[in-house]
Order: sequence, then structure tokens, then C-alpha cells
Amino acid sequence: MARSGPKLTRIARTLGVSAATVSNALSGKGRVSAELAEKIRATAAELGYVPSLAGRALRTGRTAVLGLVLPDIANPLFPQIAQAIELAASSAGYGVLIADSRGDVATQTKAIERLIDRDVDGMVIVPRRGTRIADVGCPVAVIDTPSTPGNTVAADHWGGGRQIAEHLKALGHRRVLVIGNNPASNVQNDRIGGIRSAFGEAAFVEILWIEALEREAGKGCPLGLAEKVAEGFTAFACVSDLHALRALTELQRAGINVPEKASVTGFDDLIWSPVVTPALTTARMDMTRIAAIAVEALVKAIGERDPADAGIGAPVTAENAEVPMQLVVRQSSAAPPTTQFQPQTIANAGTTAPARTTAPARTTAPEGEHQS
Amino acid sequence: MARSGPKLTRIARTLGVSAATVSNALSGKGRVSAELAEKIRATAAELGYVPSLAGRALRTGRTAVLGLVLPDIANPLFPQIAQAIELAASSAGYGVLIADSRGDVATQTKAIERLIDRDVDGMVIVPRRGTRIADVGCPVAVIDTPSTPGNTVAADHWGGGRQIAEHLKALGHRRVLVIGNNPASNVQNDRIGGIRSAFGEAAFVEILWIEALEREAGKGCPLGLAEKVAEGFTAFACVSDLHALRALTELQRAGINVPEKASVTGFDDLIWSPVVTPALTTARMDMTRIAAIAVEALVKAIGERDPADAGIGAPVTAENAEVPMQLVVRQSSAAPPTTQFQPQTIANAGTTAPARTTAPARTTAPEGEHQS
DNA sequence: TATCGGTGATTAAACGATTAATCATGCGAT
DNA sequence: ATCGCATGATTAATCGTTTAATCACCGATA
Repeated sequence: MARSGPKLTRIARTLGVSAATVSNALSGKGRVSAELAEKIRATAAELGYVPSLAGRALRTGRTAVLGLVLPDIANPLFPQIAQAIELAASSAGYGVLIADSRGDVATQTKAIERLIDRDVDGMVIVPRRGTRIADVGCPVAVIDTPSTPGNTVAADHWGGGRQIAEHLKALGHRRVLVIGNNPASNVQNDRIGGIRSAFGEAAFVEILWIEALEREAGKGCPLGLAEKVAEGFTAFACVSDLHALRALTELQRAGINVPEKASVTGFDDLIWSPVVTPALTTARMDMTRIAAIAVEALVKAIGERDPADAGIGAPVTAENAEVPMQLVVRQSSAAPPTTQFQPQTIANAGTTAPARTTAPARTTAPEGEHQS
Repeated sequence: MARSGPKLTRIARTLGVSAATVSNALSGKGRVSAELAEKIRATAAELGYVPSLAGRALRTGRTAVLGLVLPDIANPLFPQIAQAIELAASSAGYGVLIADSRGDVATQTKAIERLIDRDVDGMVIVPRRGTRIADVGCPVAVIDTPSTPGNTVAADHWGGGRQIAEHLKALGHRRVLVIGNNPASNVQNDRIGGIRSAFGEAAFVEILWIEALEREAGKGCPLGLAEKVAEGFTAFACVSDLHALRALTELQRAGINVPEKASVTGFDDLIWSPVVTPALTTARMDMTRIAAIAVEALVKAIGERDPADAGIGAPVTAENAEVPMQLVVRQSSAAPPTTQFQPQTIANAGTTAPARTTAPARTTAPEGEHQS
């Protein structure tokens, strides 16, 4: 909608110069004497001049808009991502157009097409699990996981998994149930891979896939964690705080105290994690940094690109594709109970952390501290 | 970014007609013979013609973009809102530009200005609690609560509160703690107002403001609900599922079974509500309908508006400003325990629902049914 | 002195669509 | 036969910005 704001020619007329000169002065591109440039900038500011993006877009072929495509906008992580991307984009002078891919891959493709039709300069895509982003015809930053081919930047999910596992190992856990949602997710697989690799032979690790379970038992079905505790599992490492929350409440409901009788950990530090009781131990992504890197890479690619060609849309690459995760230790994890069933077959058991008779005093503040 | 797509003139040349005729045929505005129009549409489709939004925007002053301003993008309700708005907007031919107002009012104003500078045709604003939207210079749809002056469309939060209260009352609760966050929020006040009004004299209702408590005891502090249970409270009606979750876990942690010993209800049916144990009884907004009404009203206002004037930006009004909420009964609410402390001073106690010796069998499916 | 080069500014075209104004044409009515 | 009118299509201007090409001017060089 055309604002009231003055146009370029208005400033030009005011100063008795040509519109081109004003444009040059403001962009610093052409040849304009220093004093005139200054005068132009002054009056532009005074009149509250804001360039028309439409006019500029038409001429330059650049809309200064980025598209943001998310696997499922209902994802609880979405706020974090959107906020970070929006911040990074807006401070780089770009607007952010959202596109929801509501579930299936077809909709994701449609969403991408709509963005293309709207002439976005580039887009940030958090792909649906397992999806490979096809050539879209504009610069694309893919945020998935470092192990995914074509990934631009992402948190080091594997490393995050390792941190979680090291934490649990140090507390003395030797029988751990990893709770995932879907094995097709690259992110989840990396997190789980990290967990397994850090435990190595030091603990028995089993995996529970929620979606597989729910396909048989129905959505929202119990995960049967009480039985797992009876089997000797002392820790439940979930690939998302959403699952951790589910596990926590199910355990609590079964009368199993967390963290005294069983520890629960999550991922992503979602909104509720600090405020539930006990607050969730989790591994957090540095979305701000990830977003900054993604947008930076995108902006660079846009700058190098010839606006005329609708050339190849291969994902752009960034300097630091791998951003470390932060372990956030809160109250949901502690040493396993000493009366706990201790499997004899585990090699190296106890070499990392001696069993303690009592849970170590938590040194973290109520709100939870961060440690790398 | 300029796509490869053909331009208007390309189609015109292909058919040997003028660009104006093509434009007229495609928009159905000018006078074009039926057969020629058909031929033009055909070749346009065949060539995959997509109009340049930039060109059109420059000429018409319409960008076909709506802005979406949210109080705090980190709000867990955000996904629902964004998804609904995006859907409604895109099916009306509009794109959605997001703007984060990260907390304070100043940033909200800045965000709005940025959207204006980007020439959005209109915007949807979910105002920060208590904020009154000033004249922004373009059509605005405000989603707050029906009782707010200037509100365009919103859920009937008051009615939602009544439904929650009626539900609890019918279960037999007579001592209810309402848990809110901040008394400055219109939405929260309406929800609480509805709760109070439905209980009337039938129950003793107390309010706990979390922010006030946290100002003294620190963020994430315990709410002291076990003490409240000891005082005889049997139900905790929270103004958001986030608080309900906090209440639920705190109670569980204290060994107070939900719903046997205390009921917990929330609002908004947030992502975790169906999967925690016990699943949360809550009241849900029909965001799809709200978004549809908001966007419709906005589009209408945009259509009536003269693109030339940057006229008044008073919030647009919609037909049905009040969309009913849906009560979703799940497992977190049940009849209060019969051994419970029963205050003698309450009038009408027991007239609505006779005390039961055991919680009634839940007739709802595991996933939770909806009832109006 | 004629020329060259550099500087600072202007001109004019272009981006791609929309639309008011214009034009050509055929047909019915006067 | 001519005027008027409706119809169907074209012309040309316009939105606001950018930018390549051009121009005017001045000092220095050959």
C-alpha cells in the first residue's frame, strides 16, 4: 500500500537536483560531491523518505524478502526458529515471508513454489525429515543437520547427543532408554547416534520409536515407561523436550519420582522446560547463531547472483556449518538409585563415574545454568 | 528475484495482441471477446505465466502482502496463529510477512513501522497485553478479546472461561484456584471473568498471579500448590496450558495425583496437552475461523480503500467478532475426592452435582473428544 | 591552443504490470 | 446514407527506482 511518504523526485525537486543524483547519493554508488550527498541525506531523513520497495524491486529484480519454509509450522520449535530468522533477516534488511508446508512433501513443494512466485530473493528451509531439497531456482539455505548432504548450517546434533550421554554417564547411568519419534528424521538419528557413540560400551542403550508404537496403540498412548523402570532402565533420553515431557508426566503419574528413581532428558530447551517440575535437563541449539549464519550465507549468495538468471538453486554453503549445542542441566537428571538393578554384563561399568550413595548436590541455580 | 517466467508482453507477442489486452483478459476487467480471452488464458497457462508482483505493486499500490505482528513470537500459541493466518491469507492470494515484537511495546511499534515501510496492504495484530493499537496507516485486524475496544475478531474467552467453570462445577468442585500470569492481559482477565461468573456463588474462587509471585520468588519458582490442596482447593483452573502444565507437574511431584486428588484445566489446547499424562482438559480457540474472519475483514477493507491515500488505520470490523471456544475434556479433570475438606459456608453446594465416591468413568477417547 | 581526462551532475531508458483514453469497426436506427 | 453507439482491441502514460550513457565544465598536458 502506497504510503504517504515522499518519493525520490520529491527530494530531488526540493533540492533542485535530478532524481538520479538523489538515488546515487543515497546509495553511494554514482559520483556525487560530498557536500551535496550530505545535503541530500539530510533532507531525505528530514522528510522521512523511505524508498519504495516495489519500485526498486521492479528495477533491480531484488525484493529484499526471504522465504521461510518449515516442515510443520505447528512444531513447538517453530517460534525459536522464526524469531531467530526474522531477527537475522531484518537486521540484514530483509523481510521474512512465511510458508507453511503443513505436513506432507507435496505441500512443502507448493509452499516453495508460492514463495518463488512471490519473487523472494532466497529462502531458508527446514526440510521435512528425510526430504532432499530439489533445485528451487533461488538461493536456499537448508537447516537440517550437518550430516545431511546439502545442509547449509545446523546445530551439531550428534555433539548434543554426546553431551547428553556424557552427562548421564557421569551420573552413573548404565541402562538408558532413548526415546525417538521417527527413524526417518536425520536430526533425530544424529542425536541418537551421538548418544550411542558417547555411551559406547559403558551402558546398555535401547531405542523406543514413538510413531511406531502409536501406529499400533493409537496416538497419545502410554509409552510403558514404568515397565522399563522395572526392567532396570534408570534414564530416559528423549530426542525432544516434547517427548521428555511426555515421559516425565507418565513416570510421575506412575508414582516414579524424577529424578530420584529415573532421570529424564530432552532436547531443544522448549518453552515449558524451565517451568515444569522438575525442570528438564536438555540440550539447546544456538538458533540465533544458526539463523545468523544461514541468513549471512544467503545474503552473500544473493549478492553474487545475477538477478537476470533464474539459475541453479543449489543450497548455499556457509563457513561454520556446525554450531555446537549447549547442555542445560536442570533438575530432571540425577544419579540413578543405588538400589537399582545393575546389569553385570556391561564392560567398563563404573570406570567413568563411581556409584554414589546419594544424588550429588545440584550446583545449578533453580533457573538452570548452561554449561558447554 | 526475477524468475525465468514469461512476461505479459511475451504472451502478447505470441498471440499477436497487445499487452493491455492480455492484462484485461487475465483480470477480466476490460473488454475482450470471449474466444480471445480464452485463448489468452490458455497460452498463459501453457507458458506458465506468473504475474510479477513487483510490477503490479508499483502500478496498483497493492503488494498482496499482509503483515503479522505478534506480542511475543516465542509464545507457544504462535504456531497455531501463524499457521491459521498463513492459510487464510494464502488462499486469499496474500503473502504473510512476519514481524516479531520481542517483548516490549517499543519493539512492537518498530515492527509495525517496518511492515508499513514494506508496503503491506494490511496487518493482523495480536497486541501485547493491554496495548492499544494506534493509528498505523493501513487496515488492521486486531485479534485480542471481544471486550477490548478496537478488537476485530477473537475467541470468546469469557465464554471459554464459563465452559471451564461449568465443567468443574458439574464435577463437584467448590474451592477453585485460578492461576493467571498477568492481570494486565485482557485475554486472561476475560477468561477469569468467565470462570468467576459461571461459578457465581457456587464456589470459592481465588486467583494466583504467577508474575507477581515470580517477582518475589524468582522465575520458575514453585507455586505452592500442595499447600493450596491442603487448604482445601480441589481444582486449579489455569488461563493457559503452559500454566496448567506447570501446575500439573508441580502437583505430581508433590505426590498429589491428578485428577484423583486435584483437577487441573488449561486453555488453548497447546501442542503438549494431548500427550502429557494425564492429558489436559482445556478450552480451545477456533483459530482457523478467527484467522479466516480476520483476513476476510482485512481483504474487504483493502478492497474498499483508495490505494492513493495513506488514510486512517483504524482497526477494521468484522461480522462475527466473537468466535466460541471449544471445551476439550481429557483426563486431568475429575470429581474432587470425597474425603476432601468441604467448606461449610458455600451456598448451593452440592446442588449441581452430587458428590460421588469415585471418579466417574471417563467416556472420552484417549485422544480426547470435543464437546461444545 | 587544442586536447585529454576527470569530476559532478543530468538524461533517458528500463523494469512489468495496469488503465484511462483513444481508435477502428460493424450494425441498427433515423 | 449518415449518425450514433456498442464492441473489441490498441496506445500511451504511469507507478518509483536504478543505471548506463551522456553532457558540461575545468584544469592540466602536449
